[in-house]
Amino acid sequence: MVQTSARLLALLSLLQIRREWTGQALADRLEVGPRTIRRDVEKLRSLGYPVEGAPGVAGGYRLSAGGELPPLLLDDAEAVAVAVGLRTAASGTIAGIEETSIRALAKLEQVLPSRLRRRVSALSGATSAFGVDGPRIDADMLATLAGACRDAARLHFAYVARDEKASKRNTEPCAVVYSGYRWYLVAFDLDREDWRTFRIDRIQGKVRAGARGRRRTVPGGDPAAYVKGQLRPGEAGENPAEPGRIRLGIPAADASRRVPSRYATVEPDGEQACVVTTRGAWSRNFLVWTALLDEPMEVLGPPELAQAARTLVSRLTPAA
Amino acid sequence: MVQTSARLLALLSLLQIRREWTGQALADRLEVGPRTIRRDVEKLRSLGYPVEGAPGVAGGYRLSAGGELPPLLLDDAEAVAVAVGLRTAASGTIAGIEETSIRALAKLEQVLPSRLRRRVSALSGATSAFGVDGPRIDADMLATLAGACRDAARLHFAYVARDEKASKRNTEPCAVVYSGYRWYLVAFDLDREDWRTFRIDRIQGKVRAGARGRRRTVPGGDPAAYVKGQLRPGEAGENPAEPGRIRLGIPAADASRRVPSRYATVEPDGEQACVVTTRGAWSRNFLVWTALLDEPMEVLGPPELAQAARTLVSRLTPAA
DNA sequence: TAATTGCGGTCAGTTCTCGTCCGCGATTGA
DNA sequence: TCAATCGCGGACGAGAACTGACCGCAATTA
Repeated sequence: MVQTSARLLALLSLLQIRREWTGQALADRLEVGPRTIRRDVEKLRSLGYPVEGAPGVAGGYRLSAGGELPPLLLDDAEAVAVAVGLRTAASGTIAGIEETSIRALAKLEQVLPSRLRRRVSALSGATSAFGVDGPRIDADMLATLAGACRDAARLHFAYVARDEKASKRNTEPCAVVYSGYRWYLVAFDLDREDWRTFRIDRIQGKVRAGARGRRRTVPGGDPAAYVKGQLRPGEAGENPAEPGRIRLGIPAADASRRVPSRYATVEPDGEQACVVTTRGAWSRNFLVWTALLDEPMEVLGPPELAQAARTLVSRLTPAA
Repeated sequence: MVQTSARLLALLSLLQIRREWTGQALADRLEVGPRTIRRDVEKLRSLGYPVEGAPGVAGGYRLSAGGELPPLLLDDAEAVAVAVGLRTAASGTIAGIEETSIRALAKLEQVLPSRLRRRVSALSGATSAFGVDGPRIDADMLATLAGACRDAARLHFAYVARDEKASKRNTEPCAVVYSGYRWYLVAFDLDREDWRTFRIDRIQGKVRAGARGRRRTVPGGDPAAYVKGQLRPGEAGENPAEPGRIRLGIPAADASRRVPSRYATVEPDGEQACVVTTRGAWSRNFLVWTALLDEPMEVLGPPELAQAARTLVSRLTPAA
């Protein structure tokens, strides 16, 4: 019966909206008898969703955390928030989850009603406001590409290669990969009959998704490793992979409270100073973020970081 | 039957994982006959989920965007990405959706398995790396508070008031509000028998959620308006509400491509220059973000922004 | 102690499920 | 143009599940 399944879903939804429900309240809401509610709860439990029940006058049902994530039932505003949040995460704000974010975003955007899609794109104009530096990629395009990889849909797009030559590409995509600095598309080029790695910021205009193609596996099986192997040495390091080091004039204990531990490490340097080292490559943001701490500081290396500081000073001095 | 509902959910999940499925493939996967799949699809459609079917040799079923959002079935990694993204969004990176993000986060965290929760907190150490300035609030606490508001659960916590006096509070919470700069908790103080607005960054230590209390509505009905009324004039403007204005030495057309339109407006100032004005209050991030464009610039106002630029220069000059 | 609330067994009537048959129509590619 | 593929949906019948109504029990709170 459709009713039964729908009610189960509605029940799950209600339990996510509010924590505590009495059986009677649920029964009224779903317009069935209380006994049916008890049976539905039993069904949810047998499906693995941990619905807890507490007897007594302050009792009721609640959905708690279990071994598996139940289907999330979001309202409109929440869905928009999730989409916007995923875009931010994908844009490199948080290290290490860019690709997963894009995957989740592709999943969400596939079913996102268009009225919500408009709100998302309106809001995420702000997304990149203070993002990391590095090339800006349209999150929509990333989601499209990731969706095409998932669906094994062919992709047609215009591409400008490293040597500035433009070409039209017909491809069967395999994966979208983030190097920590740039986004790449790994795809089988149907015209050239070979694998190619495309820098996504070099894709021009709209990407057209075509008919379903073959599901391809990149040589070696690991797209990330493939991209890494394809990159010319040093290319991945256009943003040099060298960590940045800055000496701060505050005790290490104070600094470690203010420095995000995932992003950088703090080591003491005497009683009243410490050295902050980025875990990954240095970036200009590391510099300004440190400067915004508004404490005495000194760039230890690499030289490019000091150069970046001088450039920033030369921009800011006449400005003020 | 439990089986039927579970299969419907599984079907929805499969359709979200990949775009195109033939009926036979679904039947094999779910271990039922093809006819049952057709009937299940019919059920999904009658529930409002737009499952499209295409006949022919390249046909199959796919889930498309409809009027309503279907339940999202996320795998572990995706759930973590969503949680991390929501934390970022809540921390003020994107203007206007902080409160919704916290609501969605509270919903997600309620059912998030603990193994995933650990991964989320590990990852979101980096969340605030380059966030807006303004006080840092633990996203966990925000989610707890928002959850308590939703569930009408009493809250007990230690609070340090503006005059530095510490006290223990027993409250029935109503809403969590973001002013654009700070987070506030609107709650009914059970001991003082009146409404109070708590600055969340002044709440000390752990918050304990207690028994279910009355569901309260703040006087006036609009928590945001209530907080606004409670704030002393000027308090909301500790981060002054005055917009920042910076003159850039590039044509307006170029600038508007590089300036997020939601965050700031661009007006031409002659042929070769333009003026960028923040939509909301200025912040130090506006300054450094503009500086990172690496173009000639000049701070037009307010004076505090120019002062911030000088401070930054004075920190950076000895550093390099 | 009394009230509230969840838990679960039983029963009977109704309803739905599911596989198997069937033919139809649309689409694609040889 | 033809054949293969695939979605669509009606009909049938045995079996199973659903629902509400009743029952008593146990736990919790005031």
